Amino acid sequence: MRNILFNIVELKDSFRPSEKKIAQYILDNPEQIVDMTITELASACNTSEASIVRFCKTLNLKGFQDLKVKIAASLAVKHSSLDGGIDREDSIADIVQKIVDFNKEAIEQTSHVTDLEELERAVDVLSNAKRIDFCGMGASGIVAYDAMTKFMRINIPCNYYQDNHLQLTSAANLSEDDVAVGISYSGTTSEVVDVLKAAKERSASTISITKVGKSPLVEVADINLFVSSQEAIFRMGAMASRIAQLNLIDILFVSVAIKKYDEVFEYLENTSGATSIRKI
Amino acid sequence: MRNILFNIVELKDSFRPSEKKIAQYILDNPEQIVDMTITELASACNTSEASIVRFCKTLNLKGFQDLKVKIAASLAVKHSSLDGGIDREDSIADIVQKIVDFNKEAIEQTSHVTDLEELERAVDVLSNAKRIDFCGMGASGIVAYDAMTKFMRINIPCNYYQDNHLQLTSAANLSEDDVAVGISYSGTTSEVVDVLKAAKERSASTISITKVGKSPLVEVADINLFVSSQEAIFRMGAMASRIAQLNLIDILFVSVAIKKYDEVFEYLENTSGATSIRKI
DNA sequence: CGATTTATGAAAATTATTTACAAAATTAAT
DNA sequence: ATTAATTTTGTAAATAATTTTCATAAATCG
Repeated sequence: MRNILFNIVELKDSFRPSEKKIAQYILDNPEQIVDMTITELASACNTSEASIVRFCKTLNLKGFQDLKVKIAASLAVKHSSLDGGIDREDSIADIVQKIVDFNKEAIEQTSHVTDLEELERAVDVLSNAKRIDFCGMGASGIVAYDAMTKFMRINIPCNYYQDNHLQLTSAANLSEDDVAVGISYSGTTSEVVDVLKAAKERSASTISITKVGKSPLVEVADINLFVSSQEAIFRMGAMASRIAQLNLIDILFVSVAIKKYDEVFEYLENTSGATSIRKI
Repeated sequence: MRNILFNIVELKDSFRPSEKKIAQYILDNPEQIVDMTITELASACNTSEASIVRFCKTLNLKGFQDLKVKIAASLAVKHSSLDGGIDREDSIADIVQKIVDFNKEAIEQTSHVTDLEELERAVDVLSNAKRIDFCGMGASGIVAYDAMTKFMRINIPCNYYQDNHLQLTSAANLSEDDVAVGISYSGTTSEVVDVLKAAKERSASTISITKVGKSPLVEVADINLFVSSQEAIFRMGAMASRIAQLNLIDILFVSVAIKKYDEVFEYLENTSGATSIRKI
């Protein structure tokens, strides 16, 4: 996890009031922070040292010193110019460059908002799953579908249904050895939330994949995985986030495959043969 | 500000004995320093806190905290390592970093293998299309599906069928104002080739999306778009290529949307409203 | 509206950093 | 080789910074 400033922007909405003040001050004066003491920062933010420390802990940092070090590191990295967005004056070459930068950035951000411990837990339950149900609607359905095609390859029984009734029926038949993965960029898709609730009722493990921050889906899931919530470019729905989600699926898949290396190796050989008959 | 580590190397000869020990330790373990206290560093260097402080002053730094901040900033220069591939000894953090690098690389490659003129032609025919059929099997089906969900948003009638018979039926009903987009990583998927052949028979425009190189699909399509063919990591199917393909779809979509800016603007507003009722 | 949870800051406790100073080591001069 | 001067160093005290505790205030919930 590297760019702490970006992290702060992302989490801003979920901060407590005093934390918001601190976040704002830091984002307004990042280069000053590294030269300030906790007491100076506290008074500059009209808050207390304790709140600064809590703020650091909220960010999963060891303490104020850690914050300073992370900010110093963040400031040393320069950003590609994605700010302007895409407009009608842009040439095809411009658009290619911007979309490329944008999608690369979305993937990069994933690693910054990824909680490795949470990821590890997800890999654990997925590795031990007797069956996995992937659930997502609309664009997130693509991600769920992609996940299914991948995990099928290593012989883990898994489902993805487009129809919410089928999703619910399937979830209602899960057991405690099974896993339901709910994918929703906003975290508010009621169908997905309902499926995870149904899965939970059956004592199955539940994993969410959403944008950073609180949401109904995050509330209901046992394990929460996040992708970046920056969707500034052009006026369109969750475009880059979908690539970030797929990137996360790749990570989960490879991690599970590595964990089950010996048995999986064989399956990959088999399915590689299967798709070489009908290349995709 | 100069890179402090570089600075230390330069000044090394002019240091006092105890300072040399400190300098050596810092250069040997720069990433550890930022997590150490002055006491820890002193004992690690077999010297005293006072010497550390003097060392900092020698470097014209305010003190030990300043040293940590400067080192953190120096370390924030990037290092990506894709060489080794992923193996069972890799930690979760390693896997995350490698997949992230890998997928970013796949996207970056897209822009290098993209023929802008060919892309421009593709954008032209897509912009003028009365109807678009997207066709792909397996993992490429995900890309076709994604493309459909996007182009639907700007009110271009389009189809994606999983069933090859339906794909062929749909293609058989295309006219010369329509476009068929065939997606296949290898370019050899017979179903996709057949669909484009059927489309061509009906005088529809045909676009292929494949890895670079000759293939049956490239032979049959009017316009050929390529993604990079690097698939070195881990032993698995076209994993990163799918992200590269999606990136290409993003480019096509945004380019078409920009081209039809005025009318499209309104549609995006509408569909944005539609999905805010049911957030994905 | 009361009960419970959550958020906050003052102050205490802890920990880290810096400084002062004396001892040790080194150097230079006889 | 011995001594004085100088430089370097570590200990311990002083200072400063950070973290924790805890009581209270604010917000939220039933």
